[in-house]
Amino acid sequence: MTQQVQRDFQGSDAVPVYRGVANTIGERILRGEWPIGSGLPSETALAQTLGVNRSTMREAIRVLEENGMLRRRPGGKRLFVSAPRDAEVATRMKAAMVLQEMSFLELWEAMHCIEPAITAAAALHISDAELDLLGENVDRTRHAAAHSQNLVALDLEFHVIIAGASRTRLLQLCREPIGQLFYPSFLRLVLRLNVVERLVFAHEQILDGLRTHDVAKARLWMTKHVVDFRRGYELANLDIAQPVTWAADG
Amino acid sequence: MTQQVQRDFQGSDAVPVYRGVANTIGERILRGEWPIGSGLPSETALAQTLGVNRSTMREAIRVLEENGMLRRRPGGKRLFVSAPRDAEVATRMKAAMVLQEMSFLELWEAMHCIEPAITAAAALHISDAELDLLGENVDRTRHAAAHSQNLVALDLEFHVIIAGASRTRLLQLCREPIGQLFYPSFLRLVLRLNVVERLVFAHEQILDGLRTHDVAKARLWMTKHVVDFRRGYELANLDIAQPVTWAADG
DNA sequence: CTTTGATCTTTTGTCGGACAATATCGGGGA
DNA sequence: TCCCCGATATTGTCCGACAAAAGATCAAAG
Repeated sequence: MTQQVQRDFQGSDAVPVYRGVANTIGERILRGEWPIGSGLPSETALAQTLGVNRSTMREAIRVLEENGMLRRRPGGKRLFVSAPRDAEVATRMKAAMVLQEMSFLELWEAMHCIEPAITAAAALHISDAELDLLGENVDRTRHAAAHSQNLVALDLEFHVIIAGASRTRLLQLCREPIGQLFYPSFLRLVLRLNVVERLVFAHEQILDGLRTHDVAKARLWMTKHVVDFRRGYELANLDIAQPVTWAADG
Repeated sequence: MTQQVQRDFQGSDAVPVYRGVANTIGERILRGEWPIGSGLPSETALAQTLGVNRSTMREAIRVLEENGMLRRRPGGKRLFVSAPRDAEVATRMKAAMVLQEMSFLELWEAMHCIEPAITAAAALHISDAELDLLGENVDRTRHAAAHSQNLVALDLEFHVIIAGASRTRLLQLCREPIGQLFYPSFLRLVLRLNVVERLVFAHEQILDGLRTHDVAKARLWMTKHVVDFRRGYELANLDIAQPVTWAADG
């Protein structure tokens, strides 16, 4: 007895069942009715509960999983309710930026706004452990002059540590995709210009500001650092209006 | 002839085929190999090309569709390559913020950083049409004293117009979800405090700064406005550390 | 010749069932 | 009690089917 119900009367604006199911479950999670961390029933059970086929349910699950609201623990099959992770949201943002062909200038403007604020917050909240990490990072940066690739990676790490120390998850979230997209631009810059000395000096000043919890100093030097970056980009004769490109890795 | 190939040797870290397919297509799009706006072959054709079953292909499509990289034109079935839209990314960010239980304070900190920068940019780039819109908005705000709901909506609109005028798509993108999540908090505030006069006055000053392209003035008053908001929140005896909640609508 | 309308074909959404590989669970042995 | 092993449940993938709607085709009317 195929039940092939006439649930299809989509007057060109009806949502497919799999999407409806995903929305239903999603809103339930957002409203806090399914606590984060709780496990879901099996696909079969879910499908039966909601009166749809397992294939349909699977499509709904894919949607929610991609949203980060459901996930499976590593090496496990069962689904659990979860909060989307920053890395996932950041990846989404990166994709949007690349496909919308945002320019390096637009990224820079955002950085110019966000990075000093993050640094100021970090000056207030940074821990000793994080200061040690930063100190070590600056040391390594000093000696990485030769290897552009390393230099860029170290700079990225420097800023990520500070972002973490700021205790402002939201700004951190906004900053992350931008920082990652900067990577290729920065690499091109480093390959054309010798920027190590200025970069290390700025990092040292920022670090000093953080160590002494001197909000003004930390913010000031971060601002200089960001401005310097843009000037370097222009000096290196790189096009500020060029769209950013996708960096293959994660 | 069931071909039931042994593509399952997932040593607990292998990715499922549907995810692999989604990644493959996704990266191809990000690399610009499938130009935005181009149409995709049918599910059956795609499945055959990639050597997977249609069900598997459909799960991969769901993933990409949810990512905003594929979408169907309204009232059509065919899939087209597309760039993720800001609204979609913002929705994702909102969900993440709610489920990560970010506090009002964290939202406010981000606003305090971003909103003045956006306003400064707007002072440089705002068009006459947008100034007219803003003027009209302020007029309506003046007379909306009675209706809290309207007042909040008008304030939201005011800030959205400015964000659009800033011509900084990225900051705009970061701002959008925060502004939307503010809505319920702001409503609670307005219901307890009479804030209309201060709010209208601040909006007037900001508008004046924008009209005269006075970057400093516009930024200054927006900063005051944001700070004022937080103080009002405290005066109304609302808990700054309370997690934000999901606003049902879009 | 273009437009309109009716038919035919393709494609999507949903359903049902199947099976291999693996995670999960419960029980027996050290 | 704790660990290993076998039974069971669940997921990932495949296959095939069909109704409804979109897209394409083609003939008749203006």
